[in-house]
Amino acid sequence: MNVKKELFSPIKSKRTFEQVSGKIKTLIFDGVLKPGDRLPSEIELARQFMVSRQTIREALRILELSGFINVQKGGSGGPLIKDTILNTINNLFLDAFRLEKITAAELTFARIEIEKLVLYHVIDNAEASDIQALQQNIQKAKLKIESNAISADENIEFHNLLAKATKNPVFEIVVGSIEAVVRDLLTRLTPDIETSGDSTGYNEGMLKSKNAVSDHEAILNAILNKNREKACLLLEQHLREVGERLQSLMD
Amino acid sequence: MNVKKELFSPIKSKRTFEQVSGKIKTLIFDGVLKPGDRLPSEIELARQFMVSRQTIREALRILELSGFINVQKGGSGGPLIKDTILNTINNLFLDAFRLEKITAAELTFARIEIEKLVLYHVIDNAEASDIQALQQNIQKAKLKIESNAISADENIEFHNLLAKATKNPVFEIVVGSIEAVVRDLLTRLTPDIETSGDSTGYNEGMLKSKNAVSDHEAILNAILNKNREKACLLLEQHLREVGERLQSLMD
DNA sequence: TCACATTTGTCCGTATGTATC
DNA sequence: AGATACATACGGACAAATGTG
Repeated sequence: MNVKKELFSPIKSKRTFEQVSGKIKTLIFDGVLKPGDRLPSEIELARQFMVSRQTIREALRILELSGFINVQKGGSGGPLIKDTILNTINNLFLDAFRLEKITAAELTFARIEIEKLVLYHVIDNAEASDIQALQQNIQKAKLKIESNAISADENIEFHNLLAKATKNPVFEIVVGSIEAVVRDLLTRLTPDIETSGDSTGYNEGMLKSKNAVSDHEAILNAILNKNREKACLLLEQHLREVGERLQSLMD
Repeated sequence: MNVKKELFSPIKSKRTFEQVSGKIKTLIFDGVLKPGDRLPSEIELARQFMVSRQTIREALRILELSGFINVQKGGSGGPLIKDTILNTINNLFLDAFRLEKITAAELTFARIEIEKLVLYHVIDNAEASDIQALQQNIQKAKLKIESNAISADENIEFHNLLAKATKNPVFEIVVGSIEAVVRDLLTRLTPDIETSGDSTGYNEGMLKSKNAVSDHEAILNAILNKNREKACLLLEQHLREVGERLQSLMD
């Protein structure tokens, strides 16, 4: 154990690329760099930071994975500040769920409990715009189903919109992460049946998708009637069915 | 809108470093690479994957930030497979909380609701080992306080242990993320008073720390008595106080 | 439509600091 | 203390992609 390291602060604390990514991150936090802004090219960044291009690239990888920037190739391309980093969190959640070997049952159980909690606060805090967004979501899903398509994205989005209607961003993040896992499991496990444009009748996914939409509609109605108990019951029933589907798919 | 891109899968899917990091990630998911295993050096990886070192380095940056590996310098160093990626998630959560400008009140509110939920399932599902871990946590915190130190880490850990006692890893992840934000806020906002070894009496942090420990003890007792209502009430009161402290520190 | 400039993606070679044996 | 192994960082170069005129 080195005394110098213990008592005195590290002279060269972080690796260069970490300093670079940290600096840029700070600029974003402080609002100096805003979503939509474009960073200078790698070469220009290297010149300004007085480091090599390799170092800049490693810093950009960090920012990219953290969800702060997108990188576009070609003329007038370059690193672009993104508007949200939530999607990135969801991706990491996915990794964690796979690594921690979480079962469908555990996921469903927690999902039910947390979304019931969310539902409570939706009834209290939802604004007109939230209700409208939920209604639009259901309409969009219905349209998809009428045109013989699966409304998987819309069905997931419904739950995210619910969380948003709590008016508490923490719930948004938590639910968003869980929904991302559900979406991932569904898309990975559902066999894609090549029936686009083909009307050879319903398949399993279509039927489930349709049921989900009507479930959502019933839940929304219960919310509008401020009927907590009914809304909770419907939600639990709905999520339980989805959970059973997940379970069966994972066999 | 390019038809080729819409209908058919991408021919050249990903950048090389993404393919490399993806490949290694898969090996970890599949259990071929286990925690504690050491990856070959950058040069060796470059040779085996038949790519350049820069490409390998960018892949390693991704794996490092995703929490899959640690990188050690020096002889017989190299990339080391880590045992958990949860800490990384927490770091990204931190970014999100800062970026989304979440208030102390919103954080506290959600924390109370979610931890109350957790508490419910702790009473149902906690095993003897969980109870023991909670008791040890409290003892450790008491010892720290007796020796005039702040038990900040232990106090945060108490809540993580509660989540663990639900026996549902989803709750663990969710609570762990929230606690990481709380810890970050507390450590960043609390002025470090240089009184190590100095017994010039209590300061604000010490007092709060001590109160927290006795709160935790009371909560644990209520859990042992299977007294749901009391446990919930105590927890809510405790978290509300912490929340007020956060609020006052953020001014 | 087509050539051009810009920018990322990738490779190679080299030098340096640092931790381990 | 010296040798070794490794990550870190630099510079130059070319290919590929993409927007622009």
